[in-house]
Amino acid sequence: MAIRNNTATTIVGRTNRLSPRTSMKIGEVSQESGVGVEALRFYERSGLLGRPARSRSGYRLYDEAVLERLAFIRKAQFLGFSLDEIRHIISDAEKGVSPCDDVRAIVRRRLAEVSERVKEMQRHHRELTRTLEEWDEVGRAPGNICGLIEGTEMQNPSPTSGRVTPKKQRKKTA
Amino acid sequence: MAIRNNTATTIVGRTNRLSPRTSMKIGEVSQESGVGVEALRFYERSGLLGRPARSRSGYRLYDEAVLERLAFIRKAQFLGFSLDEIRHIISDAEKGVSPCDDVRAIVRRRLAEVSERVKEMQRHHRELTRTLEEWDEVGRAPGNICGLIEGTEMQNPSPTSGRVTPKKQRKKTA
DNA sequence: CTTGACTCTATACGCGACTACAGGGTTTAT
DNA sequence: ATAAACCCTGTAGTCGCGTATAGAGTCAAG
Repeated sequence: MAIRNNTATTIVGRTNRLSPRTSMKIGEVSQESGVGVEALRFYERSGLLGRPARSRSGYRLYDEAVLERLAFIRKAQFLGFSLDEIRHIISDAEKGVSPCDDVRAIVRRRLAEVSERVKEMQRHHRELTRTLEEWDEVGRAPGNICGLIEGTEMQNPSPTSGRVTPKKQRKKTA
Repeated sequence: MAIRNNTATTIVGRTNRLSPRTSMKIGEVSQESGVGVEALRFYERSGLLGRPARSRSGYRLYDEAVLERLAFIRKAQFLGFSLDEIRHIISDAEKGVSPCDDVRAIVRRRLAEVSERVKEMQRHHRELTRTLEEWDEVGRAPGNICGLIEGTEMQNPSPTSGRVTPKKQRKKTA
């Protein structure tokens, strides 16, 4: 829905095609969507995009619809859907099945996950804050590695569940 | 599994301090610490544990200190430290360097990360809740994949910013 | 003595969402 | 005409934190 504008919109890309953009190459799609070229091919392999037309030399030729599809994918990702779930939704939609029931179920599940995760995070945050404060006053005891960590009490000593922090961000690549 | 008799003094013990258990085998350590056998060997490989004594037949023989070390590791993990950071801290401590400054810096960094992440999560949660609600009243529109997702507005359309789990920053084609 | 639980090493796999490379072909700009 | 910039396929690697398997040796009990 939304934008069903088919005409030759002036797109800011560096190339000015005369004809309406029925055939963007992968690099243009990447630039306009913000999704990397490799990621686009990866999405295609993963069944998120479907196979685009090809030029006689084999280049992928996308039409504008792909941008909406990519916007959909990005939004769904933003909302916490995995690519797998997104693929499911899209595939249902293409089979004519309303994805909404599926999606609703998925959203509910995700909702519960998120709120639990937020709780953990907040606990985590409190724990860290307390640790820092105590630290500033206590310093370290002689016999141990780091008194405050060692003195920290855990509500949940399960070794797997305590890991809250998601993947670490690389510090490079500003 | 489970109840194993240790030389003279121990039933699966919690209070077996008759003689200091200078030789726990890996399974016992696993049981008492809650850390899996494979994980213990993995920690050793990763430099978190140091090499324990060995029996003539090559079995690892741990003394009680390892339990404290493992408790330290688990707590630090619980607090959001990566194994890498924990290794650093321990290594500093063993070199005689006070790890506390390092740790403090790490904790502060982590603190900021966590609170930002919590904010994202809450935003995310709100977004999802709103989506579900609208869904229940609106239903689906005919032409699209899933109207509500497509209608979702993203505050920050950057592909990296909305993610639940952070990922590496993608470099744009310059 | 045999069984079965335990341990050893080394290697491979799993997750999620890409990213990087190798080794080509094609298009575009000078 | 030539080089730069793009595109192709296919495979492998990354990140963190382990888990799983294979194939072998060891230990305590029945």
